[in-house]
Amino acid sequence: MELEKELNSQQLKAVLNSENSLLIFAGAGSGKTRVLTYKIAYLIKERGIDPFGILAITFTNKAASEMKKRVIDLVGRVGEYMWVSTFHSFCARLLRREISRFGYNEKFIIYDSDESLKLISRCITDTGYDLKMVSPKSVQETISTSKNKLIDHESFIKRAFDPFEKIVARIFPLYQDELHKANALDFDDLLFLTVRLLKDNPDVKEKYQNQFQYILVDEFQDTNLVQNELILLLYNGSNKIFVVGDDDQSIYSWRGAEISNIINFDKNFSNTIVIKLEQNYRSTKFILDAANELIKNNYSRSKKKLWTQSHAGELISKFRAQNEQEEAKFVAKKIRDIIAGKNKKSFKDFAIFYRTNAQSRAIEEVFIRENIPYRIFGGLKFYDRKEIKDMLAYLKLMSNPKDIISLTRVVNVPARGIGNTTISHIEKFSQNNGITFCEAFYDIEKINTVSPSTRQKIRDFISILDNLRDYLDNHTIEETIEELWEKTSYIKELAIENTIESLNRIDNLKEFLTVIKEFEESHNSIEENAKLSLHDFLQEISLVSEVDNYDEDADTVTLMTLHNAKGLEFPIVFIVGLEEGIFPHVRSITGGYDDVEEERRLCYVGITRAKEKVFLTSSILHYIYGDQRERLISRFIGEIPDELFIDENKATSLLYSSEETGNYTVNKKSVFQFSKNHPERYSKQESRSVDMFSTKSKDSKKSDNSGFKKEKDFLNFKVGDLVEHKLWGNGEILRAKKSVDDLELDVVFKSVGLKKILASVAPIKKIQ
DNA sequence: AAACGGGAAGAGTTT
DNA sequence: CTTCCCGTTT
Repeated sequence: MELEKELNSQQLKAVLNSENSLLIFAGAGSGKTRVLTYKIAYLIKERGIDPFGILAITFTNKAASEMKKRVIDLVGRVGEYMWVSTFHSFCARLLRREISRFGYNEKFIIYDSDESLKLISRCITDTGYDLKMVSPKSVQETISTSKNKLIDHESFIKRAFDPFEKIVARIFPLYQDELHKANALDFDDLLFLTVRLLKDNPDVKEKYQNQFQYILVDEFQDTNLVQNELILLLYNGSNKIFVVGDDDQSIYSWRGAEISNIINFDKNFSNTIVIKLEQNYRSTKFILDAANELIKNNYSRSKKKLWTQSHAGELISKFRAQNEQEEAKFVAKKIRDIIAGKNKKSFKDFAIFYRTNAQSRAIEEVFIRENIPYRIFGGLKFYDRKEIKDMLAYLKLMSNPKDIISLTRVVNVPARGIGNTTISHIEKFSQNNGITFCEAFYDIEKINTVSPSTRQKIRDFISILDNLRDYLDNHTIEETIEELWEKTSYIKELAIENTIESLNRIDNLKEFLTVIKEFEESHNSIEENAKLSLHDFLQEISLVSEVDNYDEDADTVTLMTLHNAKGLEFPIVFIVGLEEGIFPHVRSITGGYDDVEEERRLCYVGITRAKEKVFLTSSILHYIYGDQRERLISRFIGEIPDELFIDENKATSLLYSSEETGNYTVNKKSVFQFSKNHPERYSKQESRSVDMFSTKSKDSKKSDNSGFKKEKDFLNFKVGDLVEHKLWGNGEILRAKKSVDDLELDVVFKSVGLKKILASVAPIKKIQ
């Protein structure tokens, strides 16, 4: 290990310093993974730290296993004893050992958001509310936020003030109770209970404080209150803390991430120093310039500037399409062109990022038609598919018979004559007798409101489960699944259905089997603790994210949301849908200023993923709820100086002139032409508040003699007019809205993009 | 009990 | 345009 050769001076400092609590400000692409890896290797090899005493928290499981692998490459197999995982996996692992203190069984299962939502819905109904009046989603959100602030249901009740909170105050305790009865935890409980465990049990706390001599946390800017609390509990002042973060890449405030965790770092830990990594090794200069220029527009951020020694590289590109299809086609065409070029690029060098999962569809459709191989991350995840969830429900039920959500999910899947009537009879019986639904279900003989024939069906179902449980004792999970298919006729029913959809489901199930097989194999070989139990398998499945399954060897284009893109890098990056209302998202625009700043950081994250080339695309028309609406170009495009852009609308010679778009040709005037053909589209705009902005001063009211607007003729501006602005040059009016005695205009300028201005004060004139 | 159809609501990002 | 829920029919 030749640290001096491998690291720059700041990186080296971060690796070698073992005296202080360290806060590393690591800009995008500044080699923080490298620093983390070398740091750990250095600790083990040079400082003689026991790997078992090292805790490293990463943002994804994939990052965790990668880091582990790299460390093992450097230090050998002793590295396997490190604790490297996400917060959630760490907590699950800890609770596995200690949860009995809370009256849970160590075989607890983890409910994903869907399952938790179902349980919440049950609780709402049980409390006597109507699901239409009390939205399960809002309740779930409120409970989740509460747990993430370390407020349990008892404290919540005390501080519930508004009517909605009062309602949640009734549901929250019930929900916790139901979770407990089902021996289940939701995602937030994992963190919440771990914190409580350490708080309430000094002996446990001390045990882990002593074990973890070094605590390293990656992506610290995205930690929330509970997570910070957890770290603080593990810290006793004599062990060491090392965190890495970048405030410009903080994109999870909606999930409770607290930037104050960074700000208060020096108060929370002793003897702190800050090290900044500002040299970027990933991107070419133009890309970095664009990212820097963009992020400069954020008010709240610490001062820093990424720099690079890299060559200028290629300018970034922008393209404004007519609609989503054309936008997707542009992406496809560019990919094809670049691959055909001499830079020897293949599909896996490309990534396409978007703001919302739904946006992947347009791209997908075009890629299928044009035969471009791709993989989508997020959206409808593999494990979210009905058939897979059914399998997991069966498995969960085998592992934990108290799992009411899984039981109700599969009790009649495939249909076996145990329908809603029966379920509500059991429900009623359990309520009347003060027992849980599951208890009533397994004791079906006592419920004589259920007909004998139905009771027989339930007995059959229960014995299927029992038999599968026995079967698992001397078979692998894979074999047990096959047995499950056999005994429930699950596959058979799908085959009989014989639709494209059902056959597709069979394929997915076979893939599921492969996943399980690989899982079992890999775990048996790597980990010594021999036989992987079903329970371990389920825990891991609950906590994997889609990105964890990313396989960099497959030669396909990658499609994912910008949030998922964090921590990854690609030679060529497309960000699509750069439109006001999409990115930045409407909900951020109508929210506070902070929200738009977070969107901007998200865009920054996207751009800085690219090593060689960035494309920012948008389209004029966009479908929402099956309704086509026009969209203004995103402000983020306007915030990046024009000198850094290649305008593909000009540069590309008419890619898409023909079929769908009629006479439409792509050139620099595309925006203008469109609105002239469809002026009526702009008239149905509702009133929107005008984000005031500051050209109104000086020379506005007094007309100077340059011809820029005077007196009352400003009322003559209308949608579609081409105008010249004193500072920004030519633009086109996209919207005009009368206010009391003025005209609010949305104008797209060639130089700066979209601006909102008041006709009476802005220095603009009409161009003939 | 299951299948079908009409109507309403809905998609912001995730462990 | 989708998905989900509910009421109706078989």
